[in-house]
Amino acid sequence: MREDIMTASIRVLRQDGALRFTTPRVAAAAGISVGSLYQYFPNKQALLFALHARTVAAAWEEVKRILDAPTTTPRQKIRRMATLFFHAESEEVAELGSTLQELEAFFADSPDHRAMNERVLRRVTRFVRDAMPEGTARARTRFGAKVLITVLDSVGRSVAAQRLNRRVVERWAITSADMVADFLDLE
Amino acid sequence: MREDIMTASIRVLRQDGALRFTTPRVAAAAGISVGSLYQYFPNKQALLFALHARTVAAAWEEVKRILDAPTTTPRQKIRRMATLFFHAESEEVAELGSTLQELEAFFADSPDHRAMNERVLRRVTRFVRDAMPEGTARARTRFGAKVLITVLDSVGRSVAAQRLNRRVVERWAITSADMVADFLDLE
Amino acid sequence: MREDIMTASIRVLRQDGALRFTTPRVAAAAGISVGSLYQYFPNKQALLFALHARTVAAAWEEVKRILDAPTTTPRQKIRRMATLFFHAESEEVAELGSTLQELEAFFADSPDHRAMNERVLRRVTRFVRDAMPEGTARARTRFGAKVLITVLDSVGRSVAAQRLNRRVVERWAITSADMVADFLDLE
Amino acid sequence: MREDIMTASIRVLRQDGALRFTTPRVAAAAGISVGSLYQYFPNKQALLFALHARTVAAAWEEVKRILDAPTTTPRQKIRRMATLFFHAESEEVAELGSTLQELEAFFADSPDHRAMNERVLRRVTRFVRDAMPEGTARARTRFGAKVLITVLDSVGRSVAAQRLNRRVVERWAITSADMVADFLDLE
DNA sequence: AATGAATGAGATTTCATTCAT
DNA sequence: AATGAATGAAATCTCATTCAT
Repeated sequence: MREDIMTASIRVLRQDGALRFTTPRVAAAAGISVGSLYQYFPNKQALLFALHARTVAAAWEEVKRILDAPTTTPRQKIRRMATLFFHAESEEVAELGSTLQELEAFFADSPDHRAMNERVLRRVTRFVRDAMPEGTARARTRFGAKVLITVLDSVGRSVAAQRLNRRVVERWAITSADMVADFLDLE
Repeated sequence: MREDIMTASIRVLRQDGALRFTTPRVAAAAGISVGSLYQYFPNKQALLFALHARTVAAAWEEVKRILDAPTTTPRQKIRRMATLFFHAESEEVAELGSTLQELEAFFADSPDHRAMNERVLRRVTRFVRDAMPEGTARARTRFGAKVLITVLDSVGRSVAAQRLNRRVVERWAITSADMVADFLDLE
Repeated sequence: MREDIMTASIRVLRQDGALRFTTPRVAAAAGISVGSLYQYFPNKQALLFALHARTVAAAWEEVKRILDAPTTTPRQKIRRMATLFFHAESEEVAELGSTLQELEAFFADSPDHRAMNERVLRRVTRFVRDAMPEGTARARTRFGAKVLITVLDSVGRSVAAQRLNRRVVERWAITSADMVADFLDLE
Repeated sequence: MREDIMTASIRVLRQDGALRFTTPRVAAAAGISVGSLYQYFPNKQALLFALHARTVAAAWEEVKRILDAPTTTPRQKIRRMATLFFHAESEEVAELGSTLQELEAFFADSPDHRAMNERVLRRVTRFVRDAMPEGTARARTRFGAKVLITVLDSVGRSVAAQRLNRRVVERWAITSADMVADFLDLE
């Protein structure tokens, strides 16, 4: 049921926009009453929080899967992540758009959120360290990982917001991936 | 007077946040009555629209100035644009935050907005064409210009949202600029 | 089971306050489901009604016990009643506070409530008649009994609301008792 | 206008009871919209607070006038205060009833409220000191003043709640006044 | 042109009560 | 009998917008 509500939430965000993301609308979209919604989420913020957490967790699983794949080259992995982000963004996060982004300031303080971010950053840093030529400075790797994440995430969001068609989105994904891969000196 | 109201608007956004960006508050900040505000802007959306347009126009002026400078290298110019975007974002646009961003979907349809975007894109495309090695394909230049703009804009916004200190923001700006410059094969 | 629910109700009132005296809360406190609660009390008002009745009945038992005691003087009895009221109020009724008091207007109409009140009044009137000097007018005794009850009850409530410590409450009780005893010309 | 709203509030409390003292109801009673109500009082609590303050302030003025009167005896003054309280209570405060009483816990913390209470207590203590036989202990006078205030206030409220007719209320007032006057050893 | 009180739809949230299981 | 998810009316509060002055 929480699942149902979250799905309905995404639908509302997508169709009505963040400004009209209201509890009655979500309830209606989920086919339940407002009262019921409040039996599954204590307040609107909690719903947004859960939405955000779910999105981030799902992305994290995918990223792990991609980075752990044994046979692909680093550049391949970045491309796959880019594809994931650029399309995922267009589907889920983008809709949350400003609403979520507005709340990300809040989220930033939550220990769960910080922990997840740090986990992601560490995993990506390890990936970058392993992929970069030997002898690259430690600090550079961590910053490089941040750049990788930030570019894929923020450019992905921006491209998603334009609602381009799949092929064009794919071109953006590959281009961005390669740009970052070059920046990191990966072959 | 429109100018006064817009300045007051920025002040309200910066101090009170997007959620408290209400017409009474803006009117108070501008030292006028709500009624008067509505004599200069037919509704809230129009005010936001104007705010957005002004911000974009101001950035456009700066970008022109940078691109028209005769003595600097292309890479220098990109760095300057990056610096402009990353800091401007932290100061102006960031405050507008979700409110403006949310509305960008709306704006996208406006002829004025499309025209301005096209103007920017053309100017940047010319810059890229002139800076890239001879013989680069036409389509590549236009897409390259889009990448340039999108990366600086979206990564800039993302970095701005984190409210890092000036030095760190500057590092991000230069790093991003160089990454794009490399991507565009500029020396 | 009705007993269990009422006990739980008092617990909720005491711990959560009158404003959070909600049926789900009471059910939870009683370790049952809301549905079950509604099998023992047709609605919330009935529960409050029962609560009130029980409190009054309990007080009535105590009052009877005190008044029926053979060896104590009238003044002693009034002091004991005062002590009973002032402390009982601080413990039970005070928590019920506004909720119950608000409903007393409702209750006032109920035959049960009227009957109980009349019963109390008659018993106290008899006590006053027996204690006062011979020859006091009939009407005066009945009014005197009302004064006795009203002062102990209302001043008791008022003192209870201030949540003073035991010793101070006791001082108020004895003072009030003596004031009324003097008023009634009891030695 | 604030005045209008407060008058309407009293009307609502009297007619509909504290439980139905809602902002839409008050607004309707005042012949305005909810929005307007909120332009004069930032929230419901503020309205209740103002109501309470007004009532207390008015009572205070009357009490001062009574106590400052040069020619009447102390007992006369207490009778007048009683009359004031018992009738005032039936008209204003009683209606506020539990709603206000519920909030008095809140109010108790407000400096204004504490100050007013202390002011009243001091003035009444002075009155008691002047009226009591020479040589009465200091502490006794202050406590006596508290008893005087508490009895008139709480018994007044209780009597008011019963909506008796004027003559009966007057009898209660005089009886209570005399009881307290005797208690204080005033002739 | 300027004012700002008035409006009222609509948002968030709570909770007494019902009813299918 | 017991359950507890579902309901939806109703409460508090906000704010874009209007309009008489």
